[in-house]
Amino acid sequence: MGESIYGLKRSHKCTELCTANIGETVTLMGWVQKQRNLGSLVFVDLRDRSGIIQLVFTDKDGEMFEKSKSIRSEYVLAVVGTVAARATEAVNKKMATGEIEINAKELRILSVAETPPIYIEENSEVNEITRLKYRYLDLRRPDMQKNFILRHRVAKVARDYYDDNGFLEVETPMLIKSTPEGARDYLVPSRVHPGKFFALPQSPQLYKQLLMVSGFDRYFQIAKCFRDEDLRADRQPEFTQIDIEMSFVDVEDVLTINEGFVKKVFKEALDVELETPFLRMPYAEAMERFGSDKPDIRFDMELVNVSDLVANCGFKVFTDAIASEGSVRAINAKGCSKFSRKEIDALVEVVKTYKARGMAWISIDSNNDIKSSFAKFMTEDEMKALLERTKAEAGDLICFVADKNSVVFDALGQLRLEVARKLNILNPDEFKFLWVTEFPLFEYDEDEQRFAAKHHPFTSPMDEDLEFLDSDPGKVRANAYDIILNGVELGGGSIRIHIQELQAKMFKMLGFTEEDANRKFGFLLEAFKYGTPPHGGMAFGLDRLIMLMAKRNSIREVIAFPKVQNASCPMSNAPDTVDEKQLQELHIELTKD
RNA sequence: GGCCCGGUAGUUCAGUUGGUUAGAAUGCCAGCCUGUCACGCUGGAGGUCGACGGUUCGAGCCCGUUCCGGGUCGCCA
Repeated sequence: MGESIYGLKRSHKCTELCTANIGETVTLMGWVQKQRNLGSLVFVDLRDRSGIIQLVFTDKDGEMFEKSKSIRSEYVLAVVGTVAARATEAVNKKMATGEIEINAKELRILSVAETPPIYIEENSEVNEITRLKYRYLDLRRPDMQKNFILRHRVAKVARDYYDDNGFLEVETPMLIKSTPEGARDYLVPSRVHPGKFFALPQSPQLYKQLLMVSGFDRYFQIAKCFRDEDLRADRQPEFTQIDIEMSFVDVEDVLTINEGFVKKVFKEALDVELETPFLRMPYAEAMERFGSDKPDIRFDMELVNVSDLVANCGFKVFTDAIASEGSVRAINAKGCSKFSRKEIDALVEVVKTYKARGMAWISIDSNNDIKSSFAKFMTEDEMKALLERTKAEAGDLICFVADKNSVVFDALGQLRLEVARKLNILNPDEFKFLWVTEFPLFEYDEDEQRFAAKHHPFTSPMDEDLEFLDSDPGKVRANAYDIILNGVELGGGSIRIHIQELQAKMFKMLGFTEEDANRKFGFLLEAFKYGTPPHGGMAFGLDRLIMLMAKRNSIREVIAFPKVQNASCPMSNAPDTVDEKQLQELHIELTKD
């Protein structure tokens, strides 16, 4: 049975006390980290959000001493006691409160606890499923609390920063109209409209554009978003965006104001000084140099185009790729000639994952002996030219992929990251930001045999490329941008179309009939008729931002109650079946499998 | 949906070619202990080896199916 808190008021948090408080009577409340019973002396480490302090009970304490012997880990205590200095030899330098302790005068056991299924300690290495099943205990761990304190700081700085810059936080609805473009929607049935459904928002996109039409000028929101797609380490079905929209701006305005936020939040939450402006890199350059639209620029190992050197060589894999408008490109894996055959095979598997049919390689060992998977097809001059172009030196491994460009970029871009991981050269303390700009407006959908919006259908084309809209849509660049940190897409956005005629043309190009467009986005198109400011914005993935700031490998570490890979919650067992009565009210009948 | 990895005590793990009663550490319980702070010492309890089926004289180990988790490809405008 737990005791009452009646008549007691907590006076301090555990680590608010120091030698300056010696002699004071204080009241502390918290959890038992550890009890150590030395016979006629009992020590208890009391923990709260702030940290740990030591309580002392002795056999002179009579009944209270007997009670202190029954204390177990994770019991919840209230203690009234005197702050005392520890003897010099008893000082614990590892503890913030190691110079003092509390001589207890009153002890109340507010709540007993069963032995917890996981250790409540920093860096405990418990299976993630067990942690998630007992997430409330996992969240007691100091390192988890640190993550959420950080998360709170970041959200706080965001609100302050955008407020300082004239942004208004406006809440947009969670129950909205389904727009089956892009990700799958989570649907919510309507009781009062049989057969009709709401969707949970994938983002506040349309609403924030409407707010610009309303004249709010600058909007932001820390917004929950939902996407019914498969999970990853950095993807959850529900996640949080810092969502921003601005009127009367161009691309540079949006980048400048938002990198200002990033600079401020790193300074205030991590005391890391970032240099702004961040590097801007057009999409085409990012692909050409790094094989990725979210390059990790903490290291080099850039892609090298060698197509011209091998256009007429005897290696059919190379010449065929070039003949079918592809290319042959390479990366120089510095110092990797020491890789075993097995390790090289593993690299081949990496490129195969990304649709490359294989990987050709040349290795130059420390004695300058050259081994290669394809030398027999090449002339001596051609080999020499390849080594020269890739700046190959003793100890290097040169990896080649030949295919259509999209495959070459993807495969080598990923290979580059894999080599960096193997070489362990990715420093988590280094924060390299980058804006990737000038994304293509469209991407060709092979399955549907038509162009699709790469970002979304409201993204504006760059003025310089308007002339290609009809003649060569694939060539049109968008006023769209992503912000990248260490190879992770942290966010992105665009300048939107505010001209009705252009929007109509976009829909037409994307294969929407006027009827389609009106059915799906009619309310936005209607709104645009009544005076629309030029506007644009972006959204940050808050979870990913915190993940990188906290140097974690998964956003689950910075989300209080995340879902597991099959999009369920092991703690609450959601989603779950519901009563027949609920289904009836919602006019839903389940099919039998 | 595909591929890869994993599942043994509360927890983290080991477990040889398939061979007696499945081990260690830690945690837990009990006893002893006045300066511990990873307290110490002594003793003890604790297992559906994810589940089902198969091979075998014999399965934690081999095979098949399946469940669960992680990573990833597809997917994520």
